[in-house]
Amino acid sequence: MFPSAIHEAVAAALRSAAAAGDLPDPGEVAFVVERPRDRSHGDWAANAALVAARAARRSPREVAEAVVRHLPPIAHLERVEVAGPGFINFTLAPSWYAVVLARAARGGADHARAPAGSRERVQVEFVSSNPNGPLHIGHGRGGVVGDVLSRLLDYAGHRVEREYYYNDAGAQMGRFAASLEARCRRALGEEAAVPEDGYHGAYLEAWGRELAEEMGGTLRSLPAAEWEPVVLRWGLARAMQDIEETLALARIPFDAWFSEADLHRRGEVEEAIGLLEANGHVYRAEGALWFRSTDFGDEKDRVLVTGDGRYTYLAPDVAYHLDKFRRGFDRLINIWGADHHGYVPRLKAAVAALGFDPDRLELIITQMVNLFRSGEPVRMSTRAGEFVTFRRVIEEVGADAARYYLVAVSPDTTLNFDLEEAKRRSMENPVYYLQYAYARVRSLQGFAAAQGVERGPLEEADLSLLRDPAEVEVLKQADRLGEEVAEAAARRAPHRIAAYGQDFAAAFHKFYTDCRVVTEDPALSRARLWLVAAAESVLLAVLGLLGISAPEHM
RNA sequence: GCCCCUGUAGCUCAGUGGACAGAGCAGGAGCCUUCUAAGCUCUUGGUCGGGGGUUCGAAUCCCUCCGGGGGCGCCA
Repeated sequence: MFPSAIHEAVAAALRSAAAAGDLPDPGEVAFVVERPRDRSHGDWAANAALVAARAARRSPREVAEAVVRHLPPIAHLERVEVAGPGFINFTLAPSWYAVVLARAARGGADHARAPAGSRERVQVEFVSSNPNGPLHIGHGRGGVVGDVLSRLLDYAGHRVEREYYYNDAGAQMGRFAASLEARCRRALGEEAAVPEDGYHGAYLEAWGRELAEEMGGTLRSLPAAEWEPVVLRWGLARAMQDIEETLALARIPFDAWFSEADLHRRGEVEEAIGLLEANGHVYRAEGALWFRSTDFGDEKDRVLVTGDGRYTYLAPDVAYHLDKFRRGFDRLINIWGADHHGYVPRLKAAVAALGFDPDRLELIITQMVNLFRSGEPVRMSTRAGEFVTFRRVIEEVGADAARYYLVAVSPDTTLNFDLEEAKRRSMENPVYYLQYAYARVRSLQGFAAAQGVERGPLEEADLSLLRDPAEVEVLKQADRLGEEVAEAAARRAPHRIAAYGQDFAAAFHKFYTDCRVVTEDPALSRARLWLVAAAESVLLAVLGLLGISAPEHM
């Protein structure tokens, strides 16, 4: 509400200053109203005068002063001043913070939520690991980023659907089955070598033993050639079970699970290629069928169907994205690991070739995760299949800390994740700092109740007693929640909400230290309990958006 | 060689066009007979990788060079 009210008033002031001849008409001025970095510059600042100065042929400060002279009244505004090179700074009155408190305290965790479905219909596709092994920490990062982003988009008023796409068809699955079969045969006492191009992870040995135990009898009665479908089906189910359990442990839910094999069964891959062909974007060369992706900015054309008649991975992906667009989403967001970034131009090209606006497909690339233990790198080799699984990380450090560390930094930044640091129950751990703020809220409320102190109806509370700087700061920070969510969602930057959580928690801890809530003064105690209720709402909202638990006690 | 990410305080990272560049940790000095000290206060510390440019204004945009990571298959 506030920045837009100020923006409107400043724009009006520019017009009336021009109309009154107080200032040459600068025409339309594209200026912004934002929170100044420096607190002493007030709560909001408009750069209108700096932007308009050239067109108005006056110095920025002269323009700013003219604007202030013609500024219409704005509710809850205490002070307006011209400062620095020509900023117009606005300071809010305490009455505004009473509004903020009431809204937060009454509205609970959803008090800053945008109206449901007021924005776009968005699909977020993430994790989408192939069902041939456990999730690793990189998948975990994509999972948490996708999950928190989904929660943010939802809170910001979008209709969000979360989808997991799994490649349960194709050559990779064949290699997986062959590797698993070899492990199983060995477990059954046979001689069998894991294929050179197969999977060599330690987990496969365990799965091979499991398979031998569960299905050994059945398998032994089958001719060697008939093992594969049985092994494949079992392996797929085993992998998916592991993936689903891990995601559940990490509190990452999905609305839809989409199978590549289903695409093939429904003939959608053929259909998609037919559509590209009909649009004239396909040609045959060197025995293969090519997509002329260079027409859409890709650096080289890409094969859709190989010389021996098999689909490349691109073909089903084209079909999959056609399917997505046909489901009517306004926007598709895919979250991929850094190792897939080179694939972006060809998929965008395919979307364009199918006749859709490629800007409706957004790719978020999460950079790598490096694992450390007390500063020492944890050696991992994906090739040898020796990696710390996401599940083990969650089991070791807990879902709360794992989630926080994985989402707290920008997706663009390589993430250094230290297991020992994440586990530490100390000041080095921002997870506990945030959760501790909530535990203090609950503790305060419990103590007040035990003392027989009640906050009473909000209408009867004297909020003007909340004059301590620490009290005002809590409400100022509370006021930011809606903006921060909107910004984090719009910029696809989930780490911002973690940073906001730290800011809010800091304001609350300071309040806790400076202001005693349960006091000899009943009116002051009631007002402060209402402030605590507002803080409770904000903390529940932030913890909920991060998918981190809200502990009653620490 | 080409493409993507990145280079900000000793460390881990925010900040991507605004006013003297921020936080946490680490280092130094304080605050618990009082609602949880997993907290609070003060303090030390930075040529925002280097150099050009655009702009009233650049950590932020453009060019270039240097360092780190990742990707460049008819593999996914």
